[in-house]
Amino acid sequence: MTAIRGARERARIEVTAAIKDEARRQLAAAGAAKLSLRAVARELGMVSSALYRYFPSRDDLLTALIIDAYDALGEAAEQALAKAFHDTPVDRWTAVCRAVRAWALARPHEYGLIYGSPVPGYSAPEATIEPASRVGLALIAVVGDAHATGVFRVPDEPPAPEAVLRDAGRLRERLGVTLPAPLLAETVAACAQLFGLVNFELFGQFNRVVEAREEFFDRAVLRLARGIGLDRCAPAAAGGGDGAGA
Amino acid sequence: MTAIRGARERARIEVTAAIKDEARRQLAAAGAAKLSLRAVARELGMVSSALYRYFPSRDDLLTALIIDAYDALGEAAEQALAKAFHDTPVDRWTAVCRAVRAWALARPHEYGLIYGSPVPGYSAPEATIEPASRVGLALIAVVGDAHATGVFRVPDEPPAPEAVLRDAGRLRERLGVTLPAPLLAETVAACAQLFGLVNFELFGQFNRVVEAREEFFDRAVLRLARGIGLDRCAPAAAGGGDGAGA
DNA sequence: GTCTATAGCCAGATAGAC
DNA sequence: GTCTATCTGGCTATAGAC
Repeated sequence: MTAIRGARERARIEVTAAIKDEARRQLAAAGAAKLSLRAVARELGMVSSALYRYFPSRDDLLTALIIDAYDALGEAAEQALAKAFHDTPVDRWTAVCRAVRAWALARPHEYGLIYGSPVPGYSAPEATIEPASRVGLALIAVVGDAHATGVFRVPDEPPAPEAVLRDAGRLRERLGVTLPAPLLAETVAACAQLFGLVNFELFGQFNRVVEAREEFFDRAVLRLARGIGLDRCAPAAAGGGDGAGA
Repeated sequence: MTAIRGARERARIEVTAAIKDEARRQLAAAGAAKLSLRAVARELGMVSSALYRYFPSRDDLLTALIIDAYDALGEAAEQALAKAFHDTPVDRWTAVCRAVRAWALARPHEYGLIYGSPVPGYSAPEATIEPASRVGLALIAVVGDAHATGVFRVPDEPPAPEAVLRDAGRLRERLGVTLPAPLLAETVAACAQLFGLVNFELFGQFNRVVEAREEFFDRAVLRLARGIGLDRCAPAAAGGGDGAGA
């Protein structure tokens, strides 16, 4: 009984994966708005109605693809972070940013699905929120680890507006991080800016303008890190910072 | 004869405008990928084939909408710049950025059309390049004017990679600006980052994270300006800088 | 320039046999 | 779970009358 159920579930998982794979292929060809259950079924040698056993509607298939994309990108970011564990904060920051860009270049259509214009008529369910935050959390971890080694940021020029600090404070509690609110707010902004760089490259705004894409990106990302203050900091892994004192 | 031709041309212009208006309305409802000549015609009380006298194909209509969007956004940016003519460089920078954000918030679907994921199966013709650069040129003008008042940027920390400088040099010549290449490269990066901020807000990435959108944006944009060095500079309009000397 | 008509496609979703 | 069949709608684009 359990063996049969196991076999059935395995088959179900395999077919589900095949459907998503084919759907991803079509995403590249036609775009999210035109993703069609029928076309997917056709290509898989199935009949359209059979797909409804796996995904109750087109939008559910879309949701699955979106979650998968967020998870894949998030995992790429986290792996890059793990690999750079013993590096300096700036290098860890750069590693995560590069991983994001590399993933986006490798899977431009899935990237567009999550960071491009929203699919019209589709509204993302709650389930997408958590996977969507993984990249941001990786970046916050870099800054948080760096901060934990000691205060690395001097004054704060004009302080952030109170409303911004309130938002950052709320986020801080929800995430359970120790990063001070002003620094968290800056990290969030840097995150948006990072994706702006990737978007411009991927969506063609750099055509005829920036050809040395990688060098341009690396430099911009380095400046982002410096803007946050990551350069004024010792390597994060050691624990006690030797570059700054509290 | 010329009167008739004039009347005909007027009518043609009016109908063309009506088609584009309705198409923009549908853009909001269904998205660019599903923009349909038939639906536009239906709503206008025309028959679909009649539209082909105005736009030879669906893609041509799309091109017209894209160019209009770039032009409208560019004009908003340029007007903001003109209005802030006598302000400090940082204030002019902020004015342009705010104009971009305001336009995007007012016309999110047209914004998505030009700065969101590319429409699948559609490739932008050459004619879109020039209108697409207007916002960037406005930002470059701010930095250029500021720079013209005197050197406002101290060293350059690690210098930009040579490949980046080559790109910037080419761009500099093409645009005919006097801005030094390293500064131009930084301005281009800041431009991409600006649109990253707008995208995140518009495409929902700030949901549940940033509520004080305006304050957050203003602050991020101010930091962008400072990153370029615009804060170390006198008002631009006067000509002779009093805040820095070459 | 607008109309009718038509060709040749496509889609999402459901019913009911097996 | 998969199939056939079907409903109901959509689309781009063209031909040819008026």
